[in-house]
Amino acid sequence: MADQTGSVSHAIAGLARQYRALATRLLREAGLHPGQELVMMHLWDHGPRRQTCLCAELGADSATMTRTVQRLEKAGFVRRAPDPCDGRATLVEPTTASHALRLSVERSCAELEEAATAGMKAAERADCLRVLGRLEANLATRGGKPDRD
Amino acid sequence: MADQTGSVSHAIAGLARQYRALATRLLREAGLHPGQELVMMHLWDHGPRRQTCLCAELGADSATMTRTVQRLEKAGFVRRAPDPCDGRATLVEPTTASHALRLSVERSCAELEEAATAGMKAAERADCLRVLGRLEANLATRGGKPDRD
DNA sequence: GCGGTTCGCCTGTCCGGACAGGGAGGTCGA
DNA sequence: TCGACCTCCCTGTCCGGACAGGCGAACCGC
Repeated sequence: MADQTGSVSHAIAGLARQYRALATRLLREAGLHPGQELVMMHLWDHGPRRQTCLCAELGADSATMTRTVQRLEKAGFVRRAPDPCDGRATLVEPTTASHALRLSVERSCAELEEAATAGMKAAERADCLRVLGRLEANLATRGGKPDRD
Repeated sequence: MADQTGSVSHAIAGLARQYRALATRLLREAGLHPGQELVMMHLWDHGPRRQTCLCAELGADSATMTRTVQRLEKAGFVRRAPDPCDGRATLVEPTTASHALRLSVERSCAELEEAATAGMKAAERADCLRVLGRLEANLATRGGKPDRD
């Protein structure tokens, strides 16, 4: 309980580490690394996407997305094709082989969710979502537009 | 919008990214990288520590701590000396030069805290701490002991 | 004293995340 | 048409985080 200044920041940092650690462990069984599952889930749900869309919709850095997609491609989970409508863009789509992953990825995600919200009632989970969303929005407001200051 | 399954997990991942992004930006002004400030603050507050203590008290991986301390040492912010009581251990202590950093690091941390909790009343901040702590504890319970009898 | 175990730290490797910079493809206006 | 500008993507570099493996020092039982 060495919580002194910066309690909330401290708590966020700690939570982030615990989350990442467990996510790493659970997703390993599915053959993915944390972050990749978000991409795959998004593609499975919404179909082929440009990298730009993925970045915007998942809130990721474009450089990170490039390499994540490259690794997923090398692993055989996604396919990349040039966008016929825009020579600059790359369309990313899940391979048919990737569908075999879906169940285990979803199970890992469910387990992760379970672990995080263990012993919580519905109202508490809603509370979590509200708090997390609020914090993220606050940080995004401050960090998302460095044009000020 | 794309929140369906794993809402809480998703929210945690998003929050973690926003947090890291802003922390990176704010701490850059102080000359540190996210994670290093936790070490420095801890050392300033509690004095010389073994790496093992730092790992335990900050919840960090020992390999990460090794490299973080090495970088802080190279940057001139900490000094390392062998523990006279235990030849295996390394004592890490803040250098006198590092104290010049303290104010700006604390300011950055305060700004980060401010950004996260902007517009919140005391009760809401307490709410945040409770929720974050609960989530972290849940994840730690599940992930901290992957194989315990 | 000696050997086995534990502890503390280091290194290598892989990943995501962030930033900077660059290059090829579109867009739009002069 | 042509050139300035923007968009989309890639690469390089640095960091923290996680895991596996290794090495030496300390500890413990004998």
